[in-house]
Amino acid sequence: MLDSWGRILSKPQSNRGRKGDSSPRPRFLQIADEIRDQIANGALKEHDILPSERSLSEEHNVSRMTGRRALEALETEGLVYSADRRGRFVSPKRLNYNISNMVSFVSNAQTNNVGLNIELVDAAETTAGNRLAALLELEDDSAIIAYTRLFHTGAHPIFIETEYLLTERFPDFLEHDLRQSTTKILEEKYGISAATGDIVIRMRGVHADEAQLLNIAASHTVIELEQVIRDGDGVPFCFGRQVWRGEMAEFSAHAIVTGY
Amino acid sequence: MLDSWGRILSKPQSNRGRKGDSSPRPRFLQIADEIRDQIANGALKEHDILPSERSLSEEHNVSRMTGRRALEALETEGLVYSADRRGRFVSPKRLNYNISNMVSFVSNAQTNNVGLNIELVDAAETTAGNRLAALLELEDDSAIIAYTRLFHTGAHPIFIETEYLLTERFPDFLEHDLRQSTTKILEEKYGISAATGDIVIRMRGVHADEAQLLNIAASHTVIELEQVIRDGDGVPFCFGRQVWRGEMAEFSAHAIVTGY
DNA sequence: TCTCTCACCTGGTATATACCAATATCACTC
DNA sequence: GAGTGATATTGGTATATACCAGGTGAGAGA
Repeated sequence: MLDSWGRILSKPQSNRGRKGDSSPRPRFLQIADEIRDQIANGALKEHDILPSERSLSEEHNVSRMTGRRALEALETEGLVYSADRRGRFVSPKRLNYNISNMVSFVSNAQTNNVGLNIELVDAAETTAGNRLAALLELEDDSAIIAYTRLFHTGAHPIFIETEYLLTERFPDFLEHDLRQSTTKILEEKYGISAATGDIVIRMRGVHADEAQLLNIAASHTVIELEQVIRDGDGVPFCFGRQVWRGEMAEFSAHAIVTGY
Repeated sequence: MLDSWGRILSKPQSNRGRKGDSSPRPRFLQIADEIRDQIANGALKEHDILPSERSLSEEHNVSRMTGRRALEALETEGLVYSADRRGRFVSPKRLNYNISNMVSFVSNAQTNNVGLNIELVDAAETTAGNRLAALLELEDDSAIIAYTRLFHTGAHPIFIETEYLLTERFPDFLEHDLRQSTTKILEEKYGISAATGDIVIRMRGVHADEAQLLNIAASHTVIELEQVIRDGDGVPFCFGRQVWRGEMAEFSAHAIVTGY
């Protein structure tokens, strides 16, 4: 079941555990179910604060650790986020990233009134390692521009993007304001636009530095989207990696069967 | 610090209450790191058994709960899977699902020697609910064929697929052996093949029934892939939902920019 | 009115313990 | 040799406790 914002809420709540035998649903999952319902029926709204671990455990007459497990379950599901030592809150609705048309996500999101802000985290000139050189079809140690940006709505981080460009092809790229669509910069300043892209999406554990930027626990998972972007001649000119808070990501694509 | 153009002048400090980096890495993460290294350098291979919670805690002189947290961290990352009360094991490599060409994943995987097996979990005739009717552009309560299959390699579940077909268009569909590519059945028996598809990918918490089939804990996350498949006239004839063990999923796509 | 302090809240980490249920092993019996 | 049953081991759940460090907000003092 989806709520009116497209969040996924429903979880079947049979009071039975594995394999249909008589083991009851664990206490911590029952409590998590209860809270999930409150989010589903609107009693708890986006960014509303949840009961604390201690108060939750008193309400339900369980130990703090059991209440904690309930909240942690909701957190790994992505329905709830934790703000270090302030409390836990209801997660906002997802964004949607259309990977088919490859129109700049930034300009898309901004026109859709999502209110997506960009913060430049890092920018530097380096050289291409093995993998990057292979992806961009370059010699090893080619000069590369790399920059990392954090996309967020207000105080809520959504994803990190790191992009790699060939220095030779985009001189003085870092002089531009990177808190905007780089697609736009590439088009307007360098006359280059994307024609095709090869995209990979996977789920993986978050790295420590990413966890810090995304404000999530070090043991959580993220969704990684990597893409090689090519110009009209099929020459790759950009490699990008997005690391999303899992619960915030939703990718859509329109596929056309060509091989028949 | 940024200048007015958003360029980096110095490494930004953590604003907005991000998790600080002054505190030492927690013990349970250190232990998890150690095991992660052993998997990375090949000391632990696919489906190898990991140390038990108790032996791990003795080795490292920590309590069982701390050893447990280390193993759970690896589990939520997907690096490790747990077989109820038998132990924890190293997860196998991912599969790759190419969503662009929409060539049947089944025949693909089988020709690639992945050894993917199909188990029919459920098959029935029902009627379309609100959402399904909207997706397939049908009247509510249209007669629908629904079947659910579990895809696995040996004893290792990979994903669940549920597909919905309009009964009227595919009479006697359930008479066929569904432990094969349904794309093939649709083509060979009914002369219908996919021309376009609309695909959505997201991460979400697993439902209890799915958790049982996929053999994962009820508080884990999965990757959901939903697709509406259309024929050459643009008429939708199939809705499918795949629910993947997160660590097993990898989706790739080739995108072509059309709108310029 | 403004600023600073401090008490109290929060989640994060960690230990120790207990019991349960599913599984694996192996000796034993028929 | 095939089944049986005790036993050890495993993960799953749950409680109780403790301390830490960051965040919050009320109240004291300027």
